Amino acid sequence: MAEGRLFTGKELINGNPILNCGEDEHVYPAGSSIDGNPMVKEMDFFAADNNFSKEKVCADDGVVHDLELNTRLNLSTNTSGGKSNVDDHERRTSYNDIIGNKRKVHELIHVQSELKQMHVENKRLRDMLNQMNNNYNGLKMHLATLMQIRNAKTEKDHEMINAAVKEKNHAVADEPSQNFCSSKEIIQMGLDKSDVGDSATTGREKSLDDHQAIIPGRVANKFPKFGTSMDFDQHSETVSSLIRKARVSVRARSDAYMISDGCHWRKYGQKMAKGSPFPRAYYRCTMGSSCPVRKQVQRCAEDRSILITTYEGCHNHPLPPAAEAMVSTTSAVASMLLSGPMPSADHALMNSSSILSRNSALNFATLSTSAPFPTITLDLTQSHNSSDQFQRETRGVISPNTLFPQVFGQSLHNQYSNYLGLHGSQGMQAAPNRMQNADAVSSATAAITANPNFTAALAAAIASIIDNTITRNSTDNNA
DNA sequence: CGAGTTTGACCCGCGC
DNA sequence: GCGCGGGTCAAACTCG
Ligand SMILES: [Zn+2]
Repeated sequence: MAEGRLFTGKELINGNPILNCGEDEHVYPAGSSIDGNPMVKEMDFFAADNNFSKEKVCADDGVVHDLELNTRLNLSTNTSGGKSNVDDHERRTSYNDIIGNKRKVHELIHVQSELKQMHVENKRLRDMLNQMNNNYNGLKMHLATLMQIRNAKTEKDHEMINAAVKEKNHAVADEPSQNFCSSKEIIQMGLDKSDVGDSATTGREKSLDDHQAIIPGRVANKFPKFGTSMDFDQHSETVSSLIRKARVSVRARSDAYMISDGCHWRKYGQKMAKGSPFPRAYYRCTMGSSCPVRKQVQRCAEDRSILITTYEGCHNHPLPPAAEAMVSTTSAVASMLLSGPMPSADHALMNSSSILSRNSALNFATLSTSAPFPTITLDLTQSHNSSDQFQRETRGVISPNTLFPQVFGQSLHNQYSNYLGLHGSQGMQAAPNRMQNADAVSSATAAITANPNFTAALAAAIASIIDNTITRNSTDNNA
């Protein structure tokens, strides 16, 4: 239901979802809804009119004639009574008024019927436009991906970025365990939360992940082994036991109460998060029979224009075209974010966030694995605010000098199929040189994610990939 | 009547 | 152990 409300006429016309789409219920009559049968409603309307015309008027073609007939009968009756010409004139005038009123009623009926037909047509066009919009987004994504692939695979750049990755990993390894929280996260903490001790000030992804990443005590409770010298296998066991589901959180500016991501969601709960005046809504994916994907939607406490959407789990069903096409890019982002530090068993998940934060170009995505819910946070609000600088930077990175890598190459297809097929045999491959692609991937993704509707699908896809990846790594390590 | 939403109750983990 | 808060459940309700 909520999803259906997103695709309202206003939304499609403006190109962006609009808050309180329920207004359409007032704008459009219930009969114009595509869910119901608009023709039935229209038929009922005419049926009522026919009843009306049976008593006073006649059906469509004979309205005027029947009225004239009745008029004559009345006149004859009245004239037999010896009325004056004045009265007769008044009667004629009143009859003319009646005729005029009947004509007006009839015209009104026609106008209303036409209006309803227009509503039906409007609804149909809206659906078409929606479909076209989805297709457009998908094609745009695909085109971007193909262009990146063309520009990719330069051995020189691979080596260069490879070295950069090693350097970053080395630097991360030298960091104290309690500094795993990325600078980006720290910045976000400072910007988004005025009260560090208070949870859920800016959304659940921060209250659970960032807060726990910042606060050592909570981290120690959640992951007591990560900061120690425990082996990676033991870490993985701990992770597998603690991790319930990976999450992707998207911060995007939107006035809509929920971002359309092509999936169908059913709301199963809503709570007032502590420290936030805005409620947090819980949704469950209803596209699949038993799809485990859930998402939380909450508005940022500091900036109500920012909508925070957190996805969790992987879909067990094919996605609509709008979401499918976006998986290409999301796969790349997820691959880069997730699989980078995994092969190095020394520091496990924790260091990934630091690695990501060190990439200057990757300024919109952060990975927080310090909680039971490894979470990628995509902050897309900056791209909308400083579009000029961002676009400039984006164009620069995506230029032919930049690479778009194997992430969009070989891994892409693996993860794409894995995402679509879900729990497929091809998990996320531990490509050794993923961080090299950080700039290009992030820039391309950021450019594409300028579309608010994309962000949700992006997050859903990444969440799905994260889940698969972590599960696979855990099982592999346990084996 | 089925699907979705609302909302209070309940469960569970965590901190004190 | 107790209280708090996040997350989920499920009955009641709404809507098409
Ligand atoms: Zn699903």
